[in-house]
Amino acid sequence: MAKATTIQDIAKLAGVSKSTVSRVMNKTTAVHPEKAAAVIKAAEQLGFAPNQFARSLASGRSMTVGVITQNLGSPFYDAIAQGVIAGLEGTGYSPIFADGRWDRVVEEDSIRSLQGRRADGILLIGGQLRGTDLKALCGTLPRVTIARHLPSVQHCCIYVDNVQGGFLATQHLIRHGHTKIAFIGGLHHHSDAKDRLAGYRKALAQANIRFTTKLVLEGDFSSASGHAAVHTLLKSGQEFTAIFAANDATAYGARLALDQHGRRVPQDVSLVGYDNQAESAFMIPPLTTVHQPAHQMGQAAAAAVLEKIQGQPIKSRVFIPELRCRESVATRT
Amino acid sequence: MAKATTIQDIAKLAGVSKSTVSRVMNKTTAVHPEKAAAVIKAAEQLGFAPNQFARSLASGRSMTVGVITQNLGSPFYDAIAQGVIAGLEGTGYSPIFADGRWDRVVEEDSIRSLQGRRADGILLIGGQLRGTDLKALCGTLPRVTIARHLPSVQHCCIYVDNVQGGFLATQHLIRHGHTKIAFIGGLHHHSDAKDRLAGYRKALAQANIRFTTKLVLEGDFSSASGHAAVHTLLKSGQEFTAIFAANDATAYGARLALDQHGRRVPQDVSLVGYDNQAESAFMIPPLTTVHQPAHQMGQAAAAAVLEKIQGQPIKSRVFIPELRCRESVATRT
DNA sequence: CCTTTGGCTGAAACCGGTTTCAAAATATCG
DNA sequence: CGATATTTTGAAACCGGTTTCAGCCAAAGG
Repeated sequence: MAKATTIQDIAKLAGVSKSTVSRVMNKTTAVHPEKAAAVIKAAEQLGFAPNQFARSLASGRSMTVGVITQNLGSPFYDAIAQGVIAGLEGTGYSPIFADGRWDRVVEEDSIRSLQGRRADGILLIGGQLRGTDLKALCGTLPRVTIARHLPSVQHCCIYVDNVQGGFLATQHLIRHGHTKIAFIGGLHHHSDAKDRLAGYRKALAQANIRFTTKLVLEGDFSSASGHAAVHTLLKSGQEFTAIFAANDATAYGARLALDQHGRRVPQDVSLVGYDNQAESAFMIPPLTTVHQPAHQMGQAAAAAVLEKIQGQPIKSRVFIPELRCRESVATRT
Repeated sequence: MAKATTIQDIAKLAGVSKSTVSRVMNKTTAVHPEKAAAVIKAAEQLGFAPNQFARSLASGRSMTVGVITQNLGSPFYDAIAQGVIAGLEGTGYSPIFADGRWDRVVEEDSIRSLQGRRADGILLIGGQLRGTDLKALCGTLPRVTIARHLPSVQHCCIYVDNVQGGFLATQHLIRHGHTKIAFIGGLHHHSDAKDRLAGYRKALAQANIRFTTKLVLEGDFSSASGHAAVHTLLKSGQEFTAIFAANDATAYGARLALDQHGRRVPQDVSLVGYDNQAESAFMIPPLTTVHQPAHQMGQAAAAAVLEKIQGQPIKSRVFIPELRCRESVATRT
């Protein structure tokens, strides 16, 4: 680069000291209008863009919030990230992303790297680290966790009630006369999957339907795992008239496997997903699923961390999932 | 924040000067092993994370590359971003994202903001700005454009041959006996869509099939637009036995509309998409589509911009799309 | 044994801003 | 009109690193 123009260059051109230039740029103190005009003119003339590093170094604030993602690929997490971006828009703060890859060690590195970049706050989308680790790592650095609930009181979490989501989906099927409902879960150490299963069991219990592990299949949130799970289920000979999949991707795989075995949806088997992914409305048939306000959560989290940076106390917030009824569920006759 | 530990604290604890600490951290000069060990121990003890701002300010390099995205939501662009992240992994450089939102003004702001953050290089995923604007804006700052081809020779572009992709898809349908092939395009000012249409026309011409605008429908890359386009097409009474959609999302919408009108895929209508989105393999039937090596492109671009930062000359690179044959295309009898 | 060479090391300058402080300029007031 | 209060302003310190430069010291050479 040729050589960026500095505050000093402007000072010289405008015939003032660099202190004055700084004051004009930040409007921290009134300066003589005439001089201010000269400074602004000089700045425009030279195409001045302040060096953020120098600025942050001197002021101690970076005007950035670190966002730790796990896998941008997932529609749900991606929507949250979009919400965060939207929530930061126009606040003067910029997001800076770091990938945690669902790995405790990588996540720790990412946080450290964000600290090196002197982020003013941290937003964790999902993640592996325990609350105490986080506390030790971040100290008093404002932080907010999204899409994950940590029991610690001091820790602010913006999350969805997955038990309720699982309950809603299962109850919907039960209300349509289904009693033999299979559940294709996610990774069993993943709390979202566990909570959705808990909701499933709760709905069953409430309707006095006996729970059996034979109808619970292991998955990993991928379409392939949904596909495989249905194969396994059909091979097992276990009867079922409906499937609740832990996410939409799993439901897609399940749907295909059902089709390949000649089971029609929803006439033979009803299907409910989770996430309300964009594609779900265009499945055949359009998929009934549980909607999570991912975008709003991201926005809320951005607002929360900003408040915390300003020293205001903030509290955790639970979002309630909603059922989106489409055509993949039929009444059992 | 309590007060971050600095290089000075370490120097005091280890009983050396801060110059020496800096040398140990960066391995720029050999230091006495004993002292080096003391420094390292002190650093660990204090949980030292170097202040990136001070470091960048002093060295003039920020060790970041700015990535301008347009909409992370899209699977294609998202895969590219993932590739960029992967390509930067372990190089010491971190990506810093800024959203251009397919808006010329926002994009310009984003570039300016990245310059303020003193990015060492810039990666543009898609975008609106013309080559000359970019040149004026970035000056000699190393930059690479991804998924977009700018005619300027000096500008390095990593892109896919969309004409070839459109050609492949259409040729595939022609080889299966189809002659009445509809094309559902994207936004008509979007070059990707235009190129795919050009490929479609090229394949038609090569097979001596007359091109008619009656079989070309306007879309916007969304499922809803694909859905609407098929409605329009069916209402128009125009005969067709196959559809080539400008992307997979559009194909999903088209597929649903066909189903709702009782047209079976592929028995009545064959369908080809574009992007090879993850969900496509699990559609009913699994969608034949054009695969773009998005991840590799991202990685290649990251490598390219790094080389350019190191002062090496780099050149543009075209990637070739590949057809992924699945079950949505049938032979016309 | 004295000089030369070369390896380590610390002091100090520097990167480009912000912020404190005191001086200068201007305004207010009795 | 002189004294005091108030507003502007520039000099200089500072943020936390990197890098230059000169000096110290030990090993090598004459």
